[in-house]
Amino acid sequence: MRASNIPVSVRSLPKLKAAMDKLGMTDFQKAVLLEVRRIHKGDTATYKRIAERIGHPKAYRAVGTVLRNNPFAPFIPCHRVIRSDGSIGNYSARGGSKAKLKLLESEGAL
DNA sequence: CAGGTGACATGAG
DNA sequence: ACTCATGCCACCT
Repeated sequence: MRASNIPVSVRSLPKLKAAMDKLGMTDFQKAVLLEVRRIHKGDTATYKRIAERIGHPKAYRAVGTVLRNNPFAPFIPCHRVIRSDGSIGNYSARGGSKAKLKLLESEGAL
């Protein structure tokens, strides 16, 4: 069973971690999601920044790979992660990058 | 074990 | 400012 195909709803951190383990996620995947979860409303971070913060400074591309299959949307605010050059980046959830932009605007991140 | 893939980054043209 | 090529990394098949 692949972790990427199981949508899960979790509100507390302990439950979130438990769910991650249950899904058999790697340490890297868990680290990425937990880091993204820390981004405050109205704020944004870059893929590169996330990679650096979890101790894999060159794995920024892999960060995108993890978010692409984010099983915890919208509990993990992955829409707050944008590209280093300031462009919006992609968004796999319904509505695509367009919806991503709208979310950021509604949160006051722009 | 050997390719292939992609919500990226960066530099060159 | 825009496009293209190359480098990177973790994960999948």
